[in-house]
Amino acid sequence: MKTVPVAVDRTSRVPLHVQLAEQLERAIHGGDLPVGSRLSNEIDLAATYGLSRPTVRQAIARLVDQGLLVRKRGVGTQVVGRADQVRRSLELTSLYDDLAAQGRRPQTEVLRIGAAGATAEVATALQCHTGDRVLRIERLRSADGEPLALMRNWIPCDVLDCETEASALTHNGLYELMRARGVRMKVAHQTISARPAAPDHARLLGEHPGAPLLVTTRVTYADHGRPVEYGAHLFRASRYSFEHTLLQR
Amino acid sequence: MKTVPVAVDRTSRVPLHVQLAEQLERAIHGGDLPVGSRLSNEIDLAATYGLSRPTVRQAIARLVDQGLLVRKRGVGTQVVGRADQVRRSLELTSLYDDLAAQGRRPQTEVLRIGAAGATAEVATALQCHTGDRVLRIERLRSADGEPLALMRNWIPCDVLDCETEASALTHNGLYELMRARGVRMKVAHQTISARPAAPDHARLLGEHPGAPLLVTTRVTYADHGRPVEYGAHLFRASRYSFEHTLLQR
DNA sequence: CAGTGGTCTAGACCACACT
DNA sequence: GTGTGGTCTAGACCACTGT
Repeated sequence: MKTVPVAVDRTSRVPLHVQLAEQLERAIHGGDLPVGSRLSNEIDLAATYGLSRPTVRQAIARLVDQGLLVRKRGVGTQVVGRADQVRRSLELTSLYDDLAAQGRRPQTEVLRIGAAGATAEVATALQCHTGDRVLRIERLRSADGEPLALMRNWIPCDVLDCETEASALTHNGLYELMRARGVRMKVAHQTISARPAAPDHARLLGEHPGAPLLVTTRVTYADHGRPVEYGAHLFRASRYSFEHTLLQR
Repeated sequence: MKTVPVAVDRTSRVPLHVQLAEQLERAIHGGDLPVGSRLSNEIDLAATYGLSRPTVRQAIARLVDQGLLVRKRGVGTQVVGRADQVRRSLELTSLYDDLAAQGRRPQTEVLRIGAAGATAEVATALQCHTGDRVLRIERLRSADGEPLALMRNWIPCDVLDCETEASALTHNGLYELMRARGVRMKVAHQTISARPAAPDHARLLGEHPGAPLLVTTRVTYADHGRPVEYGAHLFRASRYSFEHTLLQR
């Protein structure tokens, strides 16, 4: 039955429920709330922290969604996850940022960049017509000096300028660039599959032809509901995997 | 600016926000709320449906989480997804149920079932000691008469009886069986990777040796926070892929 | 400016779990 | 029974968007 010290700042622009969730998460990661320990009930927490019960509930719900806590009616709230067990690989973040956050020294080589006609596959994803001009980007992403992924993206020309310089993409992620240009991405639909490496892909990635590659295809939508990016990425399965948390609904 | 007819049943045991979310989802799937259309604002919806604004917000938040809606402060709520684009493959559901729901005629052959000593890998996942007795299950799952996945599960003997009859697993999913035995699974940590098929796996799955397989490893925790299942499944990449929705947080 | 979603509050009642 | 989380309400104020 634990009540961790938490100090919320009501003058901050960060919502109270986010502040509380972050501090509880830090307590879990730091060991102040070890795995298996139980939180106080919502009423007590609200009183202790000087917050309303709905606000406390919202913070806790956030941590439940992350798989850090489990709740049981009539019983209580218990810690089930730890910092090192929870990864966020399946959020709408860029691979570049993910790698940088892990201290993996990401590098990017821009293989191709420029206007191209949309193939049928690209046109379907971007809800435009076959042959429409789109910006095509092909990059080789390495980490710690070893090739990791071949990343191919297509972007409508009115979303990102077709004359975007390759240099901007060498030292930053595509998502960061798009955000900087005012594109607000909200939601994406992604598939994960696997296929054997074609000879040219194998050569670029330093694998044998036929070696298994993890393949993701992703369509990202902006807040207008418009598709703003189609990506088809090939990962060396020997060096990369996805981790995520599943919840019982 | 749409307001779809919705009828909530206040005598039902299903929460009002769930009822509303389900009916809105059906409206989206059915085309009454086409992609790109905008919902009325929360206040109007609450008044129309005779619900409070927080309840309406909760229902909408559910659909936003599913990637069906996008919200923008100062603007409104818009439909971005459709029935056929949204899959739920990455929830804590059983493969058997997923296939059955798609009308894919799942079949299961139990290859092995019985007590075994935990390997180091299994012991780590289940937080027990190497050599501890666990229930080991190996099944071949087919759909439409073609092999699809080789499923290997390990379960602590006190969670599921080591004498569980194989017949129960032939016609139902493992999760259904565990739930029927009173195990309440809450959260799972999963990794998705790929590897070439070993000769014996290739033979069982009807693939060539070296063909790419999608590999998932999953540890499922019960509501006590205790690990109750470790699964390592091999999918034919030529016949299976994962789909899911990513959200900007 | 007007309209929207985002946040927060202070209550209330209910369903469920354990003793 | 007692305590827990789950649900629901009616209001309030704020921050952001687009005109």
